[in-house]
Amino acid sequence: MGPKSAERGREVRERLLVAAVELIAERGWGGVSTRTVAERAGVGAGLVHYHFGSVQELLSAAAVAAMREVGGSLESLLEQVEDPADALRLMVSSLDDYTGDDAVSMVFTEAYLAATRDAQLRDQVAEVMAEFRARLAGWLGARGVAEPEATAAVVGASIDGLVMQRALDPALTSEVVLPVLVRMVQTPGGARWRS
Amino acid sequence: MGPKSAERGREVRERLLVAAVELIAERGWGGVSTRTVAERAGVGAGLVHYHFGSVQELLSAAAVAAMREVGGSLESLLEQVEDPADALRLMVSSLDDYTGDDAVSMVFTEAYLAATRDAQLRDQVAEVMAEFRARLAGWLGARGVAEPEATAAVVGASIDGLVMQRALDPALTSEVVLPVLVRMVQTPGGARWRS
Amino acid sequence: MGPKSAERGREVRERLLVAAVELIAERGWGGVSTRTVAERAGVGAGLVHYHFGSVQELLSAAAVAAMREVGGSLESLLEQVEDPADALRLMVSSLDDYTGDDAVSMVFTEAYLAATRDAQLRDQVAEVMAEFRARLAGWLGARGVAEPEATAAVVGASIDGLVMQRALDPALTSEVVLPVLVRMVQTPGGARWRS
Amino acid sequence: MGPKSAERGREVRERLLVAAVELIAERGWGGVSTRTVAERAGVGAGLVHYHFGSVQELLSAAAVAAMREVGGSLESLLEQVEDPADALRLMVSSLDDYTGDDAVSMVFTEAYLAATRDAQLRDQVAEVMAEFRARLAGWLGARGVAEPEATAAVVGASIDGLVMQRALDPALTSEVVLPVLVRMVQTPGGARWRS
DNA sequence: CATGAATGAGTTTTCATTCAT
DNA sequence: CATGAATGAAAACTCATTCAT
Repeated sequence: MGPKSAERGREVRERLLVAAVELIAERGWGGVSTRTVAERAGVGAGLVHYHFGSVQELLSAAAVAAMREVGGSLESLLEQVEDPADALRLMVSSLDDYTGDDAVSMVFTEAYLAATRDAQLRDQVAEVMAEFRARLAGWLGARGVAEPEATAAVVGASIDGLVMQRALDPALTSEVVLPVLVRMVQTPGGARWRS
Repeated sequence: MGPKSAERGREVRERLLVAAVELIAERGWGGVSTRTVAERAGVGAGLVHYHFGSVQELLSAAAVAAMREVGGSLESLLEQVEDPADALRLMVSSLDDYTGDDAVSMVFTEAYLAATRDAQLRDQVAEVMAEFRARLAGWLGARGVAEPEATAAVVGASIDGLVMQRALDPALTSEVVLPVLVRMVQTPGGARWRS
Repeated sequence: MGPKSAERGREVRERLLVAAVELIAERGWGGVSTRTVAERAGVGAGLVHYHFGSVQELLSAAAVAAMREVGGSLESLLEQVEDPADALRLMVSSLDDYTGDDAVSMVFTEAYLAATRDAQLRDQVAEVMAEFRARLAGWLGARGVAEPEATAAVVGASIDGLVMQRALDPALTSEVVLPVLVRMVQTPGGARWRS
Repeated sequence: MGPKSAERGREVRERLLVAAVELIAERGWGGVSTRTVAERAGVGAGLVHYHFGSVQELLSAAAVAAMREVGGSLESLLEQVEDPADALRLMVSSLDDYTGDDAVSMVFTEAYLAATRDAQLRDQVAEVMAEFRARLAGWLGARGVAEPEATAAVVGASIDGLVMQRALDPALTSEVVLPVLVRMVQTPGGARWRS
């Protein structure tokens, strides 16, 4: 086969992954069917299984890819700020952006639940989370935050929880939430690293 | 038929609600079918629709009832302690208990996601959450915690996020997590309410 | 539910079993699909799985029932004759009858092959065969045939083989085949039971 | 491209035929798919149709080739013995060998059934069988066996039937079966040709 | 109140076959 | 000759829901 063929295959895979992320956010993990995702991607329904073996594998691949992307964006985000409070501000900003288009936020929660029932997905999700935590913990530790590992874990979980609840409660804006979150990255004795 | 029938009906309803909560936790919201839940409850499949109109309504009713129960247990919990740190300790203790049997924890996350796509459920879940927050905020405010409303919201979201991630990461014990969470209920200048 | 309901269910099951036997013979084990068998039985396609769980289970149940019926007819057959040669004659008479309608003959071969790949079916088929052999062996032994167990086994296998090959070769009539088969039930020293 | 290409094509054909025989035995005629057989043969899926036109034609070609090979081996087998009983012994020896690897035995039964629903295959299978019978009949006739044509037919069918049933009943060894089969090649009055 | 048979649309998945490269 | 992407039909199976009893 020629390179054109392979190229087409690659593009179809990509389109399916994008469609999958969109639909996981819109309808939930269990609401994405072969037909739905193929239609959204504009490809034949048979291709889902040709390229990914099963709908579950497509969803897993799509979710993990989306999560990795977010994890990657964290790195550049942390390079742009110095103050932990500013970092938190950037991280929770997704709360205000959320209008239903911010597919990726919802995908995190969906993936957590799906991972609960899929060992392979669990491993991949756990890896992405561990990477995220390690990076954040390093950054926090370098800035004098106490117990950086645990802090990174709780900050991550808190943001996930807030994203999840924000979908149900529009009042949960970053403005409201930030002051409380910031307390987690302040040393007990006061804002020492600020001076 | 007289009271016997009515009594039997009430019991069937109860059995279906219990079975629904168990199955939501085990298989996820979308994994609970009429047959499954009827079998688990030990009743005929037709009764699901007789008593609840639809599977979705059964799941919603079951989830909201479970959430209310947790909310209620919070009240008695707050009456038993005085120190906010102790309150958090009791609240996150569910993390360590979680072994897969703790159906209720998972039901929260499942209900949040389901509520995203079901207006009626959203209202009910929002109500339970608002009640929970108000109660916790009042308690925190009375103990000198700054911004009690926002604090209560973030504490609730954080615990939900931690419960969710704990299912994927056994290392996320309450012991690890508590010291960080406690920072949220301490005033910036120090543990003033302690003195 | 009332008795009418149960009655209807029983009849649907029966119709599906009959349709399955017909179609196994016509199209082969692997050629019977949910739709095909439901249409032939004149019932909704969903009922196949409602009543039998899977197409395979329907086919297995149908085949085993058909085989048992043949086994049962053997008993009455053996009661009607005294001479082993006459018994063989009656048994191989199915060869000449076969025009494509004699579904049951073909079902035996199909079931043997299917049993090769289905442990549960294998057990059931083996049981039917064992019963058949035991009955025939007893009858043969009572009439002085040497090694009645082995003889019964080989006679059974030979008839199966002949039925199978007869579908491909019309010349393989009972008339041609009988004189050779009869040798198997004659004692080496001569036709002692004939005298 | 020159001979290289042609040579490669021949080898691919051969590999597909071998894979087909294996898979017919393992999964049954209807269980062999384009993908399956191409994968087993280690070639691209498109080649099945390039070389054989359809999966059915590949299976037919493979089965007939395998049957011819067995037929050919019979010839050399008959040259090695003089006593019909010894010939039978060698022929049924495949019963004891059968452990699931003896692909060819199963292929016979599968091919018989498939031939029932495929006119072209029926003709080819009938030809192989006729050739086999003629050869065996000649050999038997030369050794004084009565009705050699019919005897050859019944012996062949019996062995097929035994091979088939042996897959379900391990007790059906050649040792058990042989004494009965031998009766078919003995003249009624006794083992005259032995003396 | 309760049962469970029935329906029909929906699901995932498999597959033979075609075809551009 | 060979590849493997693509198609479209059909497969098995599930399910919420209805309804006669």
